[in-house]
Amino acid sequence: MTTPERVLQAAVQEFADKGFHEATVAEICRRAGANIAAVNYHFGSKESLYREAWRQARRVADAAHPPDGGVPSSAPAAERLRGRLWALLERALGDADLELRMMQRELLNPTGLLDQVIHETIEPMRLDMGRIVRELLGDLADDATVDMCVLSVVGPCMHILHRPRRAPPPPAPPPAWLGPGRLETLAEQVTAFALAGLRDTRRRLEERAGAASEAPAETALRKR
Amino acid sequence: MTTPERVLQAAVQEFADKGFHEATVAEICRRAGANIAAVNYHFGSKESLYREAWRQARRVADAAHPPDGGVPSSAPAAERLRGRLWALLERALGDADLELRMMQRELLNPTGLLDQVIHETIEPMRLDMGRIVRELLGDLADDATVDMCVLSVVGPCMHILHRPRRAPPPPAPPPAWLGPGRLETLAEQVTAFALAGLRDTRRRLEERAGAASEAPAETALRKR
DNA sequence: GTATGTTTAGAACGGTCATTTGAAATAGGA
DNA sequence: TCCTATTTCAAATGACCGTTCTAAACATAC
Repeated sequence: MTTPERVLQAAVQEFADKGFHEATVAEICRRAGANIAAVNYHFGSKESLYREAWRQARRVADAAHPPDGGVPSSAPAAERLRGRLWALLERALGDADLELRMMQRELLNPTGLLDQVIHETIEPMRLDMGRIVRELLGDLADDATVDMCVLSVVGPCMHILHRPRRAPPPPAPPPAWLGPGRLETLAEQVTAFALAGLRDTRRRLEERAGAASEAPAETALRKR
Repeated sequence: MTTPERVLQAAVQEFADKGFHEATVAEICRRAGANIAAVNYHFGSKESLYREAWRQARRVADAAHPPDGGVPSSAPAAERLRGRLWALLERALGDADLELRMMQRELLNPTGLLDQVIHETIEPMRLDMGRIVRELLGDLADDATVDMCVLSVVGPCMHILHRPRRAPPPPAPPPAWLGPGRLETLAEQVTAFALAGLRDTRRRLEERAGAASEAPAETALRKR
């Protein structure tokens, strides 16, 4: 592998681990087995390297885990939701997939690339998920309800990224349901949970619409 | 307000905005209208100030939004869940509550206080939520299922913290359902979603248990 | 008044970091 | 082999930051 390739790979690791500001050029070069000056010689600056690291992370992530989970767009909405959640969880749980970690850091500590990241990665995903959710909710759902449901569906997958990742100390071994073979169970559980929530939201929407058409003069009561 | 009080308040803001490493003593003192040397004079070091800022953020947060949402522990589990989610969302959406933001930064970029934060804040919350969830799921639920459901319930509230917070630019005004009066709608939606997911999980657990007792020789089939 | 504790301003020290520099090493083609 | 362009290397540069120090101004209590 050439020097710039090794540097790029080390940079993705380092940026995903520590974020832009806390990652140091020196450590990246040490990891890559390259000289300090390699970054500026091959990439021009730390910022350019960061941009390239983003592109690289995205390439790797898309190649390893297609965002739709391999479910064809002709499949029923529930299956497409399952595929997308599966892909998200694979990315969140796997150690090799670093794009999501870079994304969370970018959201928390924007470096100027944030707008581009939102535009190229987050927004498309949000829109796709919104389409699936709208299909599952039916035509009664307004945009706000769809958005909130997307939040409820995607939230758990993103939140799992925050689990503390440390060297394995005796006090707190990772729970069994985060072990290697458990992705299947977790994806199943998260999907079922999301589908149940969506079914219930749809039921409430239809209930409210039914009540409104039966007694159109009255304000629809908020469900307790 | 005395100088150390002003410095502490500015420190909470600054640490929540930028995290420990990117926050600078100079900026904290500028915000507080105090001299550069004030931090080291009154708090000894940037690290001590950080510890004190944590305690302060926690005091403010607990005073403003009790973690149980004001729902008494004698209330039914569904109501207690509603109260906790309400409190979480209030904290996540409000601009004044900075503890959650510090927590996310600490989880992403641990500074050494992480273990203490987990022990004092996150773990109790997780355990409380686990008790509520277990009560809602019934006795058939194993620990892994409870943990995964807590993830599904808490995830959306934490994920909402990641919404990009910027100065209001023309391209992307915040969606209406994140406006000031919408907390009620959002809390209602997230709670209902969570309760529906929990009901469904319970139903699946009981179904599986029923199938297992009816045909104990056979392995329980995984639900599609 | 004196003494003690607090605050301010400015300068300086030591450390880390990204970047630059100039020379040495290497590769490839004539 | 010689020449040239590219790559690698170690050291230096300049900026930023946390911290410390000094000296002076200010407040409060005795």
